[in-house]
Amino acid sequence: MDIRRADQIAASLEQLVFSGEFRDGERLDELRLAEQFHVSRTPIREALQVLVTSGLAEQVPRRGVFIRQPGPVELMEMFETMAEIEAVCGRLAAMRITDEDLEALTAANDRCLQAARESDPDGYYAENEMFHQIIYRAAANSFLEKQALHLQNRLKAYRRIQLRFRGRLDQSMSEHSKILHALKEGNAEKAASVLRSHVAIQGEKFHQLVASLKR
Amino acid sequence: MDIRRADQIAASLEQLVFSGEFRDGERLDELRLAEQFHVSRTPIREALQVLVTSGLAEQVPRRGVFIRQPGPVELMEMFETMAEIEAVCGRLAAMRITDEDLEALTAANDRCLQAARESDPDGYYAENEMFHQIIYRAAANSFLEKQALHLQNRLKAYRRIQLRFRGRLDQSMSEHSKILHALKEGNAEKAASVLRSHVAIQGEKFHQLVASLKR
DNA sequence: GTCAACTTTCTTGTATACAATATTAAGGTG
DNA sequence: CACCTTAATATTGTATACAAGAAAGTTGAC
Repeated sequence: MDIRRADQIAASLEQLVFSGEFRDGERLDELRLAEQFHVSRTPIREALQVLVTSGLAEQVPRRGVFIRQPGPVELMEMFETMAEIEAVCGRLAAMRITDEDLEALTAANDRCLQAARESDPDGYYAENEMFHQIIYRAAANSFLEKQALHLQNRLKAYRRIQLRFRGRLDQSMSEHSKILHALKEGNAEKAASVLRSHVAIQGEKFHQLVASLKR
Repeated sequence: MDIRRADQIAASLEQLVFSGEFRDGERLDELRLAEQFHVSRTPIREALQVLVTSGLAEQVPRRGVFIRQPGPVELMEMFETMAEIEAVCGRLAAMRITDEDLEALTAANDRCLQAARESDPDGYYAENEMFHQIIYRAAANSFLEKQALHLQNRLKAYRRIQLRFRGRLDQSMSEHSKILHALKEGNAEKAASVLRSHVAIQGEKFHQLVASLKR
């Protein structure tokens, strides 16, 4: 029940940025956006502030706000950070996970397996996301969980790409099994290291893809 | 050279929130702030958006924005997250730190020692901050570094308190030595675990203090 | 044709005006 | 006196108006 038009616009813009609708360095013209959303500049400007604050765009005084799509280096850094955060979540989850979450995790993993068997990348993608989110939750630190969710969302578009690699689905599934196993037996360090490499490998795959496209 | 009044106001408000000038749940009256800063409501509103986006305040549509000071639980979660992030920085830094940074770190540690000898908590506080920031930088991941700096800043006010504990300065110094040593010999896991407990203990000290104040 | 100074136009930043909703006060009813 | 209804007031959200700086276009000298 959002009455604030500005917030809706901010959410829309955020999605557009995530989906790569805007080029890097592109200026977000207030007037253009205003007529595009059928509002005045005021709510547009408030929405732009949100983008800038969350790091999706950059603001140059008296010049405007510009989209800041992460380059290859920053993306790799983000993937590495995600990997480390997931490792942390895994470490904490191994010590704190409840039976309910362990059950939910098993169920999510089964649905992943199902999607993988049906060679359904989209389905796998969705269920995989859930699998990881359960781990964030199981770390029992809502502040950390929020950070993890935020970064997961930020990397969404890039994570999706690497799933297309041949054999990646099966590999990912076998990693999931190891994660689940480590969490079940409460092996914190094992859970951390497996999760770390599980996510880090996504970054590497993505890197490979980017490199291959440059030729 | 910031021409935008709104940004300056946002920074000011942020500092006021960090320093605990506002009570939890307090409403930030736009009109009051406007005359306080001698501007119209427009830049105030943009500044408030920044606060809301960075999680320092909450916005209820048609009601206003309210300060959201973290409670004991959230603070503990933030300290734990900080501890884990520092551990990650330490782990990466152990593998990547340059000779220059190792030197800078040693120097910063010496200045900490100096301040500790002179029983100068404020000096120690400042140098200690620098010590940790060098580690963030040495992790060679600017995205992660930014996150670490942000959280460090957010916890500033709370970290300061626990330094008053008797004997904490000496204890902190001996922890620093261990950290430095682990980084020097490139022992990633050691660096991570020492840093983790070094920061985590701050959370615990803070917790003790809060608990003692409640009586 | 190139470059520089100037002028025009465009765009952002801030102030003010208006609209819509929430809060508070007042008044009436049982 | 409590409670509901309703009017007054205050506050947020959005639109518009104005000010100031940046970008673009023009003119003229060489």
